[in-house]
Amino acid sequence: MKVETRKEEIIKTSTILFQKKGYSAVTMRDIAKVMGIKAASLYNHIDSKQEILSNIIISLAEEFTDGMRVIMNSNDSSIDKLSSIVKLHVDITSRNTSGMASLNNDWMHLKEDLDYYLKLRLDYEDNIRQIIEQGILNDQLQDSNAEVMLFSMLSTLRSLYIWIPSKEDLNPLELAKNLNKVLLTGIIK
Amino acid sequence: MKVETRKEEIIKTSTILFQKKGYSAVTMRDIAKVMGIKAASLYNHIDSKQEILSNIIISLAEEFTDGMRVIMNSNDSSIDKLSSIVKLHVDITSRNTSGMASLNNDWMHLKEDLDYYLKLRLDYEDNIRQIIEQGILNDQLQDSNAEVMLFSMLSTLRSLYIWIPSKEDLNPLELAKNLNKVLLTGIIK
DNA sequence: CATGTAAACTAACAATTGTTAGTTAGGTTG
DNA sequence: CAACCTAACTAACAATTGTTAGTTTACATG
Repeated sequence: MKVETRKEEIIKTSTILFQKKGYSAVTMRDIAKVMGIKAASLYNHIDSKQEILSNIIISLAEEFTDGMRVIMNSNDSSIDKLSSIVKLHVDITSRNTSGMASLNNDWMHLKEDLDYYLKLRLDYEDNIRQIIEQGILNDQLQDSNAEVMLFSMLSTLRSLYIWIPSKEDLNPLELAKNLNKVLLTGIIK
Repeated sequence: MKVETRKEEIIKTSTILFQKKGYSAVTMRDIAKVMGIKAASLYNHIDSKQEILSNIIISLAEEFTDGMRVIMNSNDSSIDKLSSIVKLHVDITSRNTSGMASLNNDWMHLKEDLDYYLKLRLDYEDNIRQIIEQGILNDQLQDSNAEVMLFSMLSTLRSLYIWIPSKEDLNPLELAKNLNKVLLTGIIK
Protein backbone atom coordinates (compact mmCIF):
# COMPACT_ATOMS: atom_id res chain seq x y z
CA MET A 1 0.00 0.00 0.00
CA LYS A 2 2.19 2.79 -1.33
CA VAL A 3 1.44 6.16 0.18
CA GLU A 4 2.03 8.90 -2.34
CA THR A 5 3.95 11.90 -1.09
CA ARG A 6 2.62 15.33 -1.90
CA LYS A 7 5.55 15.87 -4.25
CA GLU A 8 4.67 12.73 -6.16
CA GLU A 9 1.09 13.92 -6.42
CA ILE A 10 2.24 17.23 -7.89
CA ILE A 11 4.42 15.46 -10.42
CA LYS A 12 1.61 13.12 -11.41
CA THR A 13 -0.79 16.02 -11.86
CA SER A 14 1.77 17.98 -13.85
CA THR A 15 2.44 14.99 -16.08
CA ILE A 16 -1.17 14.88 -17.16
CA LEU A 17 -1.29 18.61 -17.81
CA PHE A 18 2.02 18.57 -19.69
CA GLN A 19 0.67 15.85 -21.93
CA LYS A 20 -2.35 17.93 -22.91
CA LYS A 21 -0.68 21.27 -23.61
CA GLY A 22 3.04 20.81 -23.36
CA TYR A 23 5.39 22.07 -20.65
CA SER A 24 5.54 25.69 -21.76
CA ALA A 25 1.80 26.19 -21.96
CA VAL A 26 1.14 24.84 -18.47
CA THR A 27 1.44 27.33 -15.62
CA MET A 28 2.11 26.73 -11.96
CA ARG A 29 -1.38 28.12 -11.36
CA ASP A 30 -2.81 25.48 -13.68
CA ILE A 31 -1.13 22.75 -11.69
CA ALA A 32 -2.19 24.24 -8.37
CA LYS A 33 -5.79 24.58 -9.47
CA VAL A 34 -6.06 20.89 -10.31
CA MET A 35 -4.48 20.06 -6.95
CA GLY A 36 -6.98 22.33 -5.23
CA ILE A 37 -4.36 24.63 -3.71
CA LYS A 38 -2.64 27.94 -4.53
CA ALA A 39 0.39 28.14 -6.79
CA ALA A 40 2.66 29.36 -4.01
CA SER A 41 1.84 26.28 -1.96
CA LEU A 42 3.45 24.07 -4.57
CA TYR A 43 6.80 25.44 -3.49
CA ASN A 44 6.49 23.76 -0.12
CA HIS A 45 7.14 20.53 -2.00
CA ILE A 46 9.12 21.32 -5.10
CA ASP A 47 11.90 23.75 -5.93
CA SER A 48 10.83 24.86 -9.39
CA LYS A 49 8.73 24.08 -12.41
CA GLN A 50 11.89 22.84 -14.06
CA GLU A 51 12.37 20.27 -11.32
CA ILE A 52 8.99 18.74 -12.16
CA LEU A 53 9.90 18.34 -15.81
CA SER A 54 13.31 16.95 -14.97
CA ASN A 55 11.79 14.42 -12.63
CA ILE A 56 9.29 13.21 -15.22
CA ILE A 57 11.77 12.87 -18.06
CA ILE A 58 14.88 11.61 -16.32
CA SER A 59 13.15 8.90 -14.35
CA LEU A 60 11.61 7.56 -17.54
CA ALA A 61 14.83 7.81 -19.50
CA GLU A 62 16.62 5.88 -16.77
CA GLU A 63 13.95 3.20 -16.81
CA PHE A 64 14.66 2.66 -20.49
CA THR A 65 18.38 2.64 -19.90
CA ASP A 66 18.06 0.06 -17.13
CA GLY A 67 15.86 -2.14 -19.28
CA MET A 68 18.25 -1.89 -22.18
CA ARG A 69 21.19 -2.90 -20.00
CA VAL A 70 19.48 -6.14 -19.08
CA ILE A 71 18.73 -6.87 -22.74
CA MET A 72 22.26 -6.12 -23.87
CA ASN A 73 23.69 -8.38 -21.18
CA SER A 74 21.57 -11.33 -22.25
CA ASN A 75 22.66 -14.00 -24.68
CA ASP A 76 19.48 -13.74 -26.72
CA SER A 77 19.49 -13.68 -30.50
CA SER A 78 19.15 -10.33 -32.26
CA ILE A 79 15.50 -10.99 -32.96
CA ASP A 80 14.77 -11.91 -29.36
CA LYS A 81 16.54 -8.79 -28.22
CA LEU A 82 14.38 -6.68 -30.52
CA SER A 83 11.29 -8.39 -29.14
CA SER A 84 12.42 -7.57 -25.64
CA ILE A 85 12.80 -3.93 -26.62
CA VAL A 86 9.26 -3.87 -27.94
CA LYS A 87 8.08 -5.35 -24.67
CA LEU A 88 10.11 -2.81 -22.70
CA HIS A 89 8.42 0.06 -24.50
CA VAL A 90 4.95 -1.37 -24.15
CA ASP A 91 5.53 -1.98 -20.44
CA ILE A 92 6.90 1.43 -19.57
CA THR A 93 4.43 3.29 -21.77
CA SER A 94 1.47 1.39 -20.35
CA ARG A 95 2.48 2.34 -16.85
CA ASN A 96 3.17 6.02 -17.56
CA THR A 97 1.47 7.09 -20.75
CA SER A 98 1.38 10.78 -19.93
CA GLY A 99 5.01 10.93 -18.95
CA MET A 100 5.98 9.57 -22.34
CA ALA A 101 4.47 12.66 -23.92
CA SER A 102 6.92 14.87 -22.04
CA LEU A 103 9.80 12.55 -22.82
CA ASN A 104 9.00 12.85 -26.50
CA ASN A 105 7.97 16.47 -26.81
CA ASP A 106 9.35 18.51 -23.93
CA TRP A 107 12.89 17.25 -23.47
CA MET A 108 14.23 20.38 -25.17
CA HIS A 109 13.00 22.45 -22.24
CA LEU A 110 15.31 20.67 -19.85
CA LYS A 111 18.04 22.92 -18.49
CA GLU A 112 20.50 21.27 -16.09
CA ASP A 113 19.67 17.76 -17.18
CA LEU A 114 19.54 18.32 -20.92
CA ASP A 115 23.00 16.96 -21.69
CA TYR A 116 22.47 13.97 -19.44
CA TYR A 117 19.19 13.17 -21.16
CA LEU A 118 20.73 13.50 -24.62
CA LYS A 119 23.49 11.11 -23.66
CA LEU A 120 21.03 8.51 -22.39
CA ARG A 121 19.01 8.79 -25.59
CA LEU A 122 22.01 8.55 -27.86
CA ASP A 123 23.35 5.50 -26.05
CA TYR A 124 19.95 3.86 -26.21
CA GLU A 125 19.71 4.38 -29.95
CA ASP A 126 23.23 3.13 -30.44
CA ASN A 127 22.36 -0.08 -28.64
CA ILE A 128 19.41 -0.77 -30.92
CA ARG A 129 21.53 0.06 -33.97
CA GLN A 130 24.12 -2.41 -32.76
CA ILE A 131 21.53 -5.15 -32.35
CA ILE A 132 20.16 -4.56 -35.85
CA GLU A 133 23.61 -4.58 -37.44
CA GLN A 134 24.46 -7.76 -35.59
CA GLY A 135 21.20 -9.28 -36.84
CA ILE A 136 22.12 -8.45 -40.43
CA LEU A 137 25.56 -10.02 -40.01
CA ASN A 138 24.01 -13.13 -38.51
CA ASP A 139 21.64 -13.37 -41.45
CA GLN A 140 18.64 -13.02 -39.16
CA LEU A 141 17.54 -9.70 -40.57
CA GLN A 142 17.09 -8.50 -44.13
CA ASP A 143 20.18 -6.88 -45.57
CA SER A 144 18.51 -3.56 -46.31
CA ASN A 145 19.10 -0.12 -44.84
CA ALA A 146 19.73 -0.56 -41.12
CA GLU A 147 19.03 3.10 -40.39
CA VAL A 148 15.59 2.88 -41.92
CA MET A 149 14.84 -0.18 -39.83
CA LEU A 150 16.02 1.55 -36.70
CA PHE A 151 14.04 4.66 -37.47
CA SER A 152 10.84 2.83 -38.30
CA MET A 153 10.93 0.72 -35.19
CA LEU A 154 11.83 3.56 -32.87
CA SER A 155 9.19 5.84 -34.35
CA THR A 156 6.48 3.30 -33.70
CA LEU A 157 7.65 2.56 -30.17
CA ARG A 158 8.01 6.24 -29.30
CA SER A 159 4.50 6.98 -30.52
CA LEU A 160 2.90 4.30 -28.37
CA TYR A 161 1.87 6.89 -25.79
CA ILE A 162 -0.48 8.49 -28.32
CA TRP A 163 -2.10 5.27 -29.16
CA ILE A 164 -2.31 3.17 -26.02
CA PRO A 165 -4.90 5.31 -24.20
CA SER A 166 -7.47 4.79 -26.98
CA LYS A 167 -6.99 1.02 -26.98
CA GLU A 168 -7.43 0.14 -23.35
CA ASP A 169 -9.12 -3.12 -24.26
CA LEU A 170 -5.85 -4.46 -25.63
CA ASN A 171 -3.69 -5.74 -22.78
CA PRO A 172 0.05 -5.04 -22.85
CA LEU A 173 1.04 -8.62 -23.55
CA GLU A 174 -1.31 -8.91 -26.52
CA LEU A 175 -0.19 -5.53 -27.82
CA ALA A 176 3.49 -6.45 -27.61
CA LYS A 177 2.78 -9.65 -29.51
CA ASN A 178 0.94 -7.86 -32.32
CA LEU A 179 3.50 -5.10 -32.53
CA ASN A 180 6.28 -7.61 -32.75
CA LYS A 181 4.66 -9.34 -35.64
CA VAL A 182 4.03 -6.14 -37.58
CA LEU A 183 7.46 -4.67 -36.93
CA LEU A 184 9.34 -7.87 -37.69
CA THR A 185 7.38 -9.39 -40.55
CA GLY A 186 5.64 -6.33 -41.97
CA ILE A 187 2.08 -6.25 -43.16
CA ILE A 188 2.22 -7.76 -46.61
CA LYS A 189 1.18 -11.36 -47.21
CA MET B 1 11.11 33.07 -59.82
CA LYS B 2 8.77 33.20 -56.84
CA VAL B 3 9.05 36.37 -54.82
CA GLU B 4 8.36 35.70 -51.19
CA THR B 5 6.04 38.14 -49.50
CA ARG B 6 6.97 39.49 -46.11
CA LYS B 7 4.17 37.47 -44.56
CA GLU B 8 5.56 34.27 -46.04
CA GLU B 9 8.97 35.15 -44.66
CA ILE B 10 7.51 35.58 -41.20
CA ILE B 11 5.74 32.24 -41.41
CA LYS B 12 8.88 30.51 -42.61
CA THR B 13 10.93 32.00 -39.80
CA SER B 14 8.28 31.09 -37.25
CA THR B 15 8.13 27.54 -38.54
CA ILE B 16 11.79 27.02 -37.78
CA LEU B 17 11.48 28.53 -34.32
CA PHE B 18 8.34 26.54 -33.53
CA GLN B 19 10.16 23.37 -34.45
CA LYS B 20 12.95 24.05 -32.00
CA LYS B 21 10.93 25.06 -28.94
CA GLY B 22 7.28 24.58 -29.73
CA TYR B 23 4.62 27.22 -30.33
CA SER B 24 4.10 28.24 -26.71
CA ALA B 25 7.75 28.81 -25.94
CA VAL B 26 8.36 31.06 -28.95
CA THR B 27 7.56 34.74 -28.46
CA MET B 28 6.73 37.36 -31.03
CA ARG B 29 9.97 39.06 -29.98
CA ASP B 30 11.88 35.87 -30.79
CA ILE B 31 10.42 35.83 -34.27
CA ALA B 32 11.05 39.53 -34.80
CA LYS B 33 14.66 39.25 -33.66
CA VAL B 34 15.44 36.59 -36.26
CA MET B 35 13.76 38.75 -38.90
CA GLY B 36 15.84 41.73 -37.81
CA ILE B 37 12.86 43.89 -36.91
CA LYS B 38 10.80 44.78 -33.83
CA ALA B 39 7.91 42.64 -32.62
CA ALA B 40 5.33 45.34 -33.29
CA SER B 41 6.39 45.46 -36.93
CA LEU B 42 5.25 41.90 -37.42
CA TYR B 43 1.69 43.12 -37.10
CA ASN B 44 1.99 45.06 -40.34
CA HIS B 45 1.89 41.67 -42.03
CA ILE B 46 0.01 39.27 -39.78
CA ASP B 47 -3.00 39.57 -37.51
CA SER B 48 -1.85 37.43 -34.61
CA LYS B 49 0.53 34.73 -33.43
CA GLN B 50 -2.33 32.32 -33.76
CA GLU B 51 -2.67 33.12 -37.45
CA ILE B 52 0.92 32.02 -38.02
CA LEU B 53 0.30 28.65 -36.41
CA SER B 54 -2.95 28.19 -38.25
CA ASN B 55 -1.28 28.95 -41.54
CA ILE B 56 1.50 26.43 -40.95
CA ILE B 57 -0.72 23.60 -39.82
CA ILE B 58 -3.77 23.98 -42.03
CA SER B 59 -1.84 24.36 -45.27
CA LEU B 60 0.06 21.15 -44.50
CA ALA B 61 -3.05 19.27 -43.43
CA GLU B 62 -4.77 20.27 -46.65
CA GLU B 63 -1.78 19.10 -48.67
CA PHE B 64 -2.17 15.67 -47.13
CA THR B 65 -5.89 15.70 -47.72
CA ASP B 66 -5.45 16.63 -51.37
CA GLY B 67 -2.86 13.91 -51.87
CA MET B 68 -5.07 11.35 -50.21
CA ARG B 69 -8.00 12.26 -52.44
CA VAL B 70 -5.97 11.46 -55.53
CA ILE B 71 -4.90 8.13 -54.06
CA MET B 72 -8.42 7.15 -53.06
CA ASN B 73 -9.73 8.00 -56.50
CA SER B 74 -7.21 5.76 -58.23
CA ASN B 75 -7.81 2.15 -59.19
CA ASP B 76 -4.54 0.98 -57.64
CA SER B 77 -4.32 -2.12 -55.48
CA SER B 78 -4.28 -1.71 -51.71
CA ILE B 79 -0.53 -2.22 -51.64
CA ASP B 80 0.06 0.35 -54.34
CA LYS B 81 -2.15 2.79 -52.47
CA LEU B 82 -0.12 2.30 -49.32
CA SER B 83 3.06 2.88 -51.31
CA SER B 84 1.61 6.10 -52.63
CA ILE B 85 0.86 7.22 -49.10
CA VAL B 86 4.45 6.59 -48.09
CA LYS B 87 5.58 8.64 -51.03
CA LEU B 88 3.14 11.42 -50.15
CA HIS B 89 4.57 11.69 -46.66
CA VAL B 90 8.16 11.62 -47.82
CA ASP B 91 7.43 14.31 -50.40
CA ILE B 92 5.59 16.73 -48.14
CA THR B 93 7.94 16.21 -45.22
CA SER B 94 11.03 16.71 -47.39
CA ARG B 95 9.68 20.02 -48.61
CA ASN B 96 8.60 21.34 -45.21
CA THR B 97 10.36 19.48 -42.44
CA SER B 98 9.94 22.17 -39.82
CA GLY B 99 6.27 22.63 -40.48
CA MET B 100 5.68 18.96 -39.80
CA ALA B 101 6.90 19.49 -36.26
CA SER B 102 4.08 21.98 -35.64
CA LEU B 103 1.58 19.70 -37.32
CA ASN B 104 2.57 16.91 -34.98
CA ASN B 105 3.17 18.75 -31.74
CA ASP B 106 1.35 22.07 -31.73
CA TRP B 107 -2.03 21.34 -33.27
CA MET B 108 -3.64 21.47 -29.82
CA HIS B 109 -2.85 25.17 -29.64
CA LEU B 110 -5.08 25.91 -32.59
CA LYS B 111 -8.15 27.93 -31.68
CA GLU B 112 -10.55 28.74 -34.53
CA ASP B 113 -9.21 26.02 -36.79
CA LEU B 114 -8.91 23.22 -34.24
CA ASP B 115 -12.12 21.43 -35.17
CA TYR B 116 -11.38 21.72 -38.86
CA TYR B 117 -7.91 20.27 -38.36
CA LEU B 118 -9.26 17.39 -36.27
CA LYS B 119 -11.76 16.55 -38.97
CA LEU B 120 -9.09 16.48 -41.65
CA ARG B 121 -6.91 14.24 -39.51
CA LEU B 122 -9.70 11.85 -38.66
CA ASP B 123 -10.78 11.52 -42.29
CA TYR B 124 -7.19 10.92 -43.32
CA GLU B 125 -6.76 8.13 -40.81
CA ASP B 126 -10.07 6.60 -41.80
CA ASN B 127 -8.94 6.47 -45.41
CA ILE B 128 -5.79 4.55 -44.52
CA ARG B 129 -7.78 2.22 -42.28
CA GLN B 130 -10.14 1.56 -45.18
CA ILE B 131 -7.26 0.73 -47.51
CA ILE B 132 -5.75 -1.69 -45.00
CA GLU B 133 -9.05 -3.44 -44.35
CA GLN B 134 -9.62 -3.75 -48.08
CA GLY B 135 -6.14 -5.22 -48.44
CA ILE B 136 -6.91 -7.85 -45.83
CA LEU B 137 -10.16 -8.77 -47.57
CA ASN B 138 -8.33 -9.03 -50.90
CA ASP B 139 -5.77 -11.31 -49.32
CA GLN B 140 -2.98 -8.87 -50.11
CA LEU B 141 -2.21 -8.10 -46.48
CA GLN B 142 -1.69 -10.35 -43.48
CA ASP B 143 -4.85 -11.02 -41.55
CA SER B 144 -3.55 -9.62 -38.27
CA ASN B 145 -4.64 -6.60 -36.25
CA ALA B 146 -5.47 -3.83 -38.73
CA GLU B 147 -5.27 -1.16 -36.05
CA VAL B 148 -1.73 -2.14 -35.16
CA MET B 149 -0.73 -1.97 -38.82
CA LEU B 150 -2.34 1.43 -39.19
CA PHE B 151 -0.70 2.72 -36.04
CA SER B 152 2.74 1.42 -36.89
CA MET B 153 2.70 2.86 -40.38
CA LEU B 154 1.34 6.24 -39.34
CA SER B 155 3.78 6.55 -36.46
CA THR B 156 6.71 6.03 -38.75
CA LEU B 157 5.39 8.42 -41.38
CA ARG B 158 4.54 11.10 -38.85
CA SER B 159 8.00 10.92 -37.34
CA LEU B 160 9.76 11.45 -40.64
CA TYR B 161 10.31 15.12 -39.84
CA ILE B 162 12.61 14.18 -36.98
CA TRP B 163 14.68 11.92 -39.07
CA ILE B 164 14.93 13.42 -42.54
CA PRO B 165 17.12 16.42 -41.59
CA SER B 166 19.90 14.15 -40.33
CA LYS B 167 19.88 12.03 -43.47
CA GLU B 168 20.19 14.61 -46.20
CA ASP B 169 22.32 12.30 -48.28
CA LEU B 170 19.33 10.03 -48.84
CA ASN B 171 17.16 11.44 -51.63
CA PRO B 172 13.38 11.31 -51.24
CA LEU B 173 12.89 8.66 -53.90
CA GLU B 174 15.42 6.33 -52.36
CA LEU B 175 14.00 6.94 -48.90
CA ALA B 176 10.46 6.18 -50.01
CA LYS B 177 11.66 2.94 -51.57
CA ASN B 178 13.46 1.80 -48.42
CA LEU B 179 10.60 2.81 -46.18
CA ASN B 180 8.17 0.92 -48.32
CA LYS B 181 10.17 -2.22 -48.06
CA VAL B 182 10.53 -2.02 -44.29
CA LEU B 183 6.92 -1.10 -43.65
CA LEU B 184 5.50 -3.71 -46.02
CA THR B 185 7.83 -6.66 -45.57
CA GLY B 186 9.25 -5.96 -42.11
CA ILE B 187 12.85 -6.47 -41.16
CA ILE B 188 13.10 -10.20 -40.51
CA LYS B 189 14.61 -12.49 -43.12
C1' DC C 1 -0.13 21.80 27.67
C1' DA C 2 3.90 23.32 24.98
C1' DT C 3 6.45 22.75 20.95
C1' DG C 4 7.41 21.55 16.36
C1' DT C 5 6.26 20.62 11.78
C1' DA C 6 3.81 20.02 7.44
C1' DA C 7 1.23 22.38 4.32
C1' DA C 8 -1.68 25.64 3.31
C1' DC C 9 -2.51 30.77 2.81
C1' DT C 10 -2.13 36.14 1.23
C1' DA C 11 0.38 39.53 -0.99
C1' DA C 12 3.55 40.97 -3.77
C1' DC C 13 7.71 41.18 -7.05
C1' DA C 14 9.99 41.85 -11.49
C1' DA C 15 9.97 40.05 -15.91
C1' DT C 16 7.76 38.74 -19.90
C1' DT C 17 3.73 38.14 -22.78
C1' DG C 18 0.74 39.39 -27.15
C1' DT C 19 -0.94 43.33 -28.91
C1' DT C 20 -2.32 48.36 -29.97
C1' DA C 21 -1.74 53.29 -31.11
C1' DG C 22 0.47 56.63 -33.20
C1' DT C 23 4.52 58.11 -35.78
C1' DT C 24 8.20 58.22 -39.25
C1' DA C 25 11.14 57.24 -43.22
C1' DG C 26 11.54 55.98 -48.06
C1' DG C 27 9.91 54.82 -52.41
C1' DT C 28 6.18 54.88 -56.06
C1' DT C 29 2.45 56.88 -58.51
C1' DG C 30 -0.82 60.62 -59.98
C1' DC D 1 5.40 68.46 -56.35
C1' DA D 2 1.66 66.16 -53.85
C1' DA D 3 -0.45 62.16 -52.34
C1' DC D 4 -0.07 57.57 -51.08
C1' DC D 5 1.61 53.24 -49.44
C1' DT D 6 4.66 49.99 -47.43
C1' DA D 7 7.05 48.73 -43.62
C1' DA D 8 9.54 49.98 -40.20
C1' DC D 9 9.75 52.44 -35.60
C1' DT D 10 8.85 53.97 -30.25
C1' DA D 11 6.10 53.65 -26.36
C1' DA D 12 2.98 51.73 -23.84
C1' DC D 13 -0.96 48.59 -22.15
C1' DA D 14 -3.02 44.98 -19.30
C1' DA D 15 -2.48 40.33 -18.36
C1' DT D 16 0.17 36.58 -17.08
C1' DT D 17 4.43 34.38 -15.71
C1' DG D 18 7.54 31.81 -12.02
C1' DT D 19 8.81 32.68 -7.68
C1' DT D 20 9.62 34.69 -2.81
C1' DA D 21 8.49 36.33 1.90
C1' DG D 22 5.99 36.12 5.66
C1' DT D 23 1.94 34.30 8.02
C1' DT D 24 -1.60 31.06 9.57
C1' DT D 25 -3.77 26.67 10.45
C1' DA D 26 -4.06 21.90 11.88
C1' DC D 27 -2.16 18.15 13.74
C1' DA D 28 1.26 15.13 16.03
C1' DT D 29 4.80 14.51 19.48
C1' DG D 30 7.19 15.25 23.85
